[in-house]
Amino acid sequence: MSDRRTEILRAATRVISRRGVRGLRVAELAAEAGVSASLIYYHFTDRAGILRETLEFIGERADRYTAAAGSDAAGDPRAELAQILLLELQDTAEVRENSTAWGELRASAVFDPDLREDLARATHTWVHEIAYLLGRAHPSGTAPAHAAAAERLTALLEGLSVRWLSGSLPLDHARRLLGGAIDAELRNLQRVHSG
Amino acid sequence: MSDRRTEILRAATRVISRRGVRGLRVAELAAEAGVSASLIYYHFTDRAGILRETLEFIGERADRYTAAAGSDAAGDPRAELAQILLLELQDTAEVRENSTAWGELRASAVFDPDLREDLARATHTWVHEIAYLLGRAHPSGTAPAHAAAAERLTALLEGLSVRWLSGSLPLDHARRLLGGAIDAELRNLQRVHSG
DNA sequence: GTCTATAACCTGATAGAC
DNA sequence: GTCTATCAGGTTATAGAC
Repeated sequence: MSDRRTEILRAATRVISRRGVRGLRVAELAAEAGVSASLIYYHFTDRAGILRETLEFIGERADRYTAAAGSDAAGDPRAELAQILLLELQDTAEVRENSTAWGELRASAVFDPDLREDLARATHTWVHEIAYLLGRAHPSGTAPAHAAAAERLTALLEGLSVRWLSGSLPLDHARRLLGGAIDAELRNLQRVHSG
Repeated sequence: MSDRRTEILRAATRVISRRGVRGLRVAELAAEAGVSASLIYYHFTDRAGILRETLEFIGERADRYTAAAGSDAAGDPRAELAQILLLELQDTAEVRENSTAWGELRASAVFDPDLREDLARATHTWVHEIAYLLGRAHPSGTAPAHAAAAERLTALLEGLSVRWLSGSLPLDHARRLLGGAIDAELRNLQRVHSG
């Protein structure tokens, strides 16, 4: 599917990563996609439609590369976990675009209750995946312990990601901090089990 | 200092906590403050000036209540640490306003390089304070270990805070997760020291 | 210092031709 | 499906009276 519609969605992802969800202007998106503004309204009805479909598009793309990364290290749950989490802290156009858009979606939801339900569901899915991997890495731990560790790791990742993107934290430093947290959570699950 | 100018800054804090930095409209701020729009321009020159001074105002207010909280538990570094960090996860108007505005400042800086320098400096100061308290709680640890723990705890706090404000995480749950992370970081400093 | 009125601009959205 | 106008409404910022 590489039609005009998809081109516009790709362009919207780039514009959002540059200007933010709230900084997206239909005219700028039109210029970025090389089409007229009214064509965008033809395909997406209104600004909210552009945003809704673009965020969906970004979500699908993120799922794809998360799945791809997982399969790289299949069989070693600890490596798989580290790989999937550290994947979000990389200076490539695709990761930057996705992380930026995700952060914007989160930040926008603080002021826009309409976005909260989708966001909470996506967050829950994401936490659940990580909890599952923690469970495979430490099958003896309890499910609540896995869930808490997954919530801490993903929340930390979001915090580090926005610090990186906002210029408060160099990328390699953020990666080291996240790596340290993964090790600490795994040690912690070990400790709870043996204690 | 409780003059018109300060009243406007207080009103701006409320509007930002309701609409976001990028959702602030001068007309709405004027209504909130009970003054005319042009009076705002008289005092703050332009929209950027309003934002700049308001964010400064919020920073000072946060410093004040952080300092106040620290003195409550003075003498017990561990309790002081927990108190200061958990202070940011409370459902009071003031904390909500500050957390919301801080999150917005962070989110805006992703797209506005002008904000980055101030933000990085404020972040550094904040991390440094927490590292200092960790050092007092575990004087035997190394400075880099304290710094890393402080960076993880403050980044986690920011991540949990925005999840709370965006409706993905109940407040009491966020508090428990942060409390668990504080304990884990302190245990970790212990482990590094004895290992 | 503070107001009312308004200029100047920007942005989302639509009409209508092709 | 795609374009070129263009409108309607909202927003920043200024002029000028008091």
